[in-house]
Parts: sequence; structure tokens; C-alpha cells
Amino acid sequence: MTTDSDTPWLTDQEQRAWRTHLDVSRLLMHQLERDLQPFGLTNNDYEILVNLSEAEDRRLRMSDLATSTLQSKSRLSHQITRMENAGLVRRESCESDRRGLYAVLTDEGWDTMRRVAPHHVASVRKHFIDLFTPEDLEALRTSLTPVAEHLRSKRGSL
Amino acid sequence: MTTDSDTPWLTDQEQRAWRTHLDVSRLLMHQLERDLQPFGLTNNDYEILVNLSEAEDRRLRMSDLATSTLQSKSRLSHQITRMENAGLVRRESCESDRRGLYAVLTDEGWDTMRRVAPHHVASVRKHFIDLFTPEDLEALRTSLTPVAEHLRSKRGSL
DNA sequence: CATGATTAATTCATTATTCAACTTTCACGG
DNA sequence: CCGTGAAAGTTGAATAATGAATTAATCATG
Repeated sequence: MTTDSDTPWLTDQEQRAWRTHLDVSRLLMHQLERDLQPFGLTNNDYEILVNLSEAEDRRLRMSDLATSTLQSKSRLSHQITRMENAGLVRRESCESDRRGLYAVLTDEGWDTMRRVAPHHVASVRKHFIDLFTPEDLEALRTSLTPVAEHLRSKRGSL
Repeated sequence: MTTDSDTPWLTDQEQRAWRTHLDVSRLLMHQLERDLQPFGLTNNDYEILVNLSEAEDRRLRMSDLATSTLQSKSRLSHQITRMENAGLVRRESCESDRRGLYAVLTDEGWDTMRRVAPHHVASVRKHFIDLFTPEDLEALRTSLTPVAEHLRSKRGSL
């Protein structure tokens, strides 16, 4: 690590920006979770459903799903087990690589997705998207993109 | 809830902004957690330390601490128990309201804070602050502030 | 000044996450 | 081919988070 003497403290502006970002992240996740609760889904459940429903044949390899949802393999494995028990997803083995498994969206999972998605979108709009002007949203995306890239490049095995 | 027919789907721009925000939140928290790990602290630990070290007499009521860290009372209670076992914090009873308790920073907690803070600040700079121009950071803060307010106003008891 | 409602905080049970250890399969250099 | 190392995934134990129920003190008011 660097020695501390050459690290400037955060200015007031910086502190406020940082705190605000933190607060928004956390409050937003909480709110989305609340809004999903009536449908018996968590944010994590929902994200899995999104990824699978957008995928070819509504199926993805466990590894790929772990990567795209930014979860550890272990966590994903448990998560899929729970969703399997809930009937939303099933595991199917992979012919081309016998180590591998697919997570596949069941019909019930697909139906759930179609039913819940509009409400979730409404929630995202209400608590995030619609609170920006289109220009601000675009500016947000533009300035956040390099941060995402930076972080993706640094992330280890999770 | 609103019926679904009147909720417009997210545009491409919106989707990208939204996904980017999500990714940054998660990746960032992960990275900060990693950077804190060598010092034996979690993000949660650190935030408690910050709040206490900035407070009058380095102490706060459990409720206030829960509010300012956006955690449930239950979760905070567990968190403080762990930190108490780690010697960073202690509980002290409150004279003016005998239901109440203070969480108080111990000397060890204070020392830990002084030792770790520069590294954490460096980490926040490296992975977030310094990746924006000052103008972008200010724009970020400005556009995120109403979102934070909106969400704070809606949050229930956690 | 009694009592019903509220607030502060914890506890207990359930569920989720983490981390390391493990199994199976694949890839490929000798 | 054979063996060694890496990759895909799971498992299990330990730790953390959640939510409902609980205890205890305070507040408000008739």
C-alpha cells in the first residue's frame, strides 16, 4: 500500500458526493427489495431471472451467470438451489463439458418474470430513473462508465 | 400498485445508466471491502467508526447510530456486539433515558480509526473520486441529491 | 396517578453469505 | 497415453443479516 502522507483528505465537495453516492446505493437497493417483496422475490432472485430470460434458450452456464451477476460461484450455487426449490429455475447438465451445468429458466420462472418485470421497472423508474433529467442521466452514465471499467479490471475472484 | 399497462419500459439509454449505476455500487463496495480487509475491518465496521469518531464525545445513541448508518436496530445491535468483542467500541448506559444506550468508541477504536482512515481515503480516491473530473463529481452530487432525499423520505423502519 | 400507546434496544429463529475444502472433468506437455 | 495443473461446480461450517417477538422505560392524557 501507499504510505499515508501523500494521500490528500477528501474535500467537502468530495465528501458530499461520496456520501450521497453511498446513501443512494443503499437506500435504493432497500427500496427495490421492498417493492419486490409482495411478489416473493429478492433483488438477487430478480437479477438471476433477468439474466436467464435474456439469454439464448433461457439458459446460462453457472460460471457465466456468476460473472454477469458479480457473485461468487459458491453464492450463486446456493442461490440457484433456493430458486430451484422455489421452482423458478432448474439445473441441466452440459454435454460439451461434463463439469459444467446450465441454469435454465422454468416455465414458472418465465411466467414470474413476465408478471413481475413491469412492476419492477415501475419501481426503478419511480425511485431512480425518473428523478433525473435525460441529460443528467446521460451524464451520470458517461461519468460512471469508466469507474465501472476500472473496477471490473481490478476485481479478483470475488 | 399501479397497473402495468401504463409503465413505459426503460430505453436503451436508461437501461445502460441503470446497469452502470448498479455495477458501480456493487463493485465499489467489494473493492473497498477488499482494501479494508488487511486491517481486519469490514465496511460496516468502518462506517461505525467514522460515525462515532465524528460524534460529540465519540459516542452516539444506538438509535441515532442506526439511523445515520441506515441499518435496522437489530442489525446494529449485532454489529456493535461484534465490535465490542473486538474491543473497538463499548456500550454505556444513558442516564437521561434509562432505556437508552450509548455506543462509545474505545481508545483502541480511536487508534484503529486514525491508523486505517488514510488508507481508506486513498482507496475511495483511487476507485471512485479521482476517476471523475471535479465538474463531473459535482454534477453527480447535484443530480444524486434529490434521489437520496426521495429515498430517505420513503424508507420505512428498515 | 393509572394506564395505554410509543420508543429503545435486544433476543431468537430463520435465512443468506462467505470461505475453504473437495470432486470431477478437461487440457496439454512430455 | 499419462500425469499434473487448472477450471467448473458443490458442500459444509462459520459468520452475518433479517424480521418478529420481547422487555423495559417513558410519555401523554383523561
